[in-house]
Amino acid sequence: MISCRIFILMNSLTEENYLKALFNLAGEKGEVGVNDLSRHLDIKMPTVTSMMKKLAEKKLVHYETYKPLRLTEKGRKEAALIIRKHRLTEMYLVQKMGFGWEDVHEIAEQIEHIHSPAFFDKMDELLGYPKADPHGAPIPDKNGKFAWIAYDRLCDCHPGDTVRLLAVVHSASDFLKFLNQRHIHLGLRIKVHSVEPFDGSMVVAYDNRHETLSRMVCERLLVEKQ
Amino acid sequence: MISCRIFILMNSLTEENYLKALFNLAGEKGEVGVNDLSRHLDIKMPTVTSMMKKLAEKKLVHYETYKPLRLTEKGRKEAALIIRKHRLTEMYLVQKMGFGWEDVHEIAEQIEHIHSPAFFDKMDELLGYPKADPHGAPIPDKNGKFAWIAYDRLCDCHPGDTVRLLAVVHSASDFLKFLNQRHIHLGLRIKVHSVEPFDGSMVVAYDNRHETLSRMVCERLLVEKQ
DNA sequence: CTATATTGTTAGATTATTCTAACAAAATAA
DNA sequence: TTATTTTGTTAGAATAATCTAACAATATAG
Repeated sequence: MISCRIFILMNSLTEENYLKALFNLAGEKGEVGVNDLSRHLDIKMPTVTSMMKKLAEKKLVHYETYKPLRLTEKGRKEAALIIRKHRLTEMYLVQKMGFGWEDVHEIAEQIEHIHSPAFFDKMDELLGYPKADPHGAPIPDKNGKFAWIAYDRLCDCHPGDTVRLLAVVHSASDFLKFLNQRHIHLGLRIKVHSVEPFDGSMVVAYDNRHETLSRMVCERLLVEKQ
Repeated sequence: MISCRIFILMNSLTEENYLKALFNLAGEKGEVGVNDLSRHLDIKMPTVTSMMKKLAEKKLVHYETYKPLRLTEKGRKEAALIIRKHRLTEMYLVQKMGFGWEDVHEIAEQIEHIHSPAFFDKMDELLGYPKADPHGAPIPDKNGKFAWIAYDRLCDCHPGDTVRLLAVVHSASDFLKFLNQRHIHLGLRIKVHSVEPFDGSMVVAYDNRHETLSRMVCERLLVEKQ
């Protein structure tokens, strides 16, 4: 049967979640510790270790005992394609179904595991081939390639700077609701008014109003200087 | 944690597939044999037996050894809600995403397992609360209630009858492509021209053309007499 | 540079879902 | 009504994904 061949190549939902976490946790060096992965997936370390051995068998992860974990090129690509499905879905939910950007993560977390190229191609087409998701995160292309953009963090800007908000980091629902309350959205033009030296909070101006934003918030706002 | 309570109540994807099959195979009496279920799910009988014991524990199925299987009221409702998600999804894929009615089953088969009331409520709203899926099958309401409609089969009509096509039975992709080729779609007004006595095939007229349809096809076309 | 803390591994058990082999009941046919 | 076929069950094993307990290596702090 044709379906057999397809399923032999397919990763389980569980494996997909490990790949995605591995990708998302990988920093500059592309390395992740077992403990780190364990905490983020809320799965105990021995379970993670045994899954790493399995993924290494499948040539998705470079695994050597007591060494940091690294995705192989194949693993990196598969992770990117799952992230592509996640981000396309988030964009679709916001643009075509009317969800708020704070409500789409949970749903996309499930839909990203749907196996149907036609379904995601259709979303992509209906959205006009978007380059970023509703939180400004880049959507990898069909080959799993990311268009990395070097954003500035708002906290690294100076009084007098005028910037445009292009993305938010770690789109937790609470944080996004906080931004909603202050009418802060992607594309917003913001002017830095002043910075408090002791706590790093900033007074910013936008839409003819002023707001004080904590350092924590400013670290999560990614901007482009005008 | 709140999530714990939710997950205790939740059925696994596997259980959901058993419930759905149990519902779909139940005839007049609402009874299904283990063998029947086994063949339709492509799962061996002993596995089915053990799952039936598990579903009986959860009060979803009435199970007694060597007796036919019957869904409980609770099981019937849960099955109906999965079918609701399946059919809403099919309708959404056709109406809002531009898929053909022959291409939506496989995708809906996966999306029906998504846990997100908001997602399906939104589909329902965007579709204007449809009563049937793209194949004419009724969409149960949020309480799992079906609005059963008594259709006639085209094969039970007589020469001279004029009917409207309201639903098709067992929407296999091949059958739907066959109908597409002949421009046969839901809502089509069809006039029965003649019936061949030996093989039950019919000559019918629609859209200023004539077509001969085999008995097998006519059995699968559900109509309303005009 | 040892002592301690952190991180990672191994071994063995558990649960969910599946299987095969062997057996038992029910239905059907002779 | 007995023999045969079909249907259904039990028992026992396999795989995937998870856990706890115990141990080992690495990293960190005195």
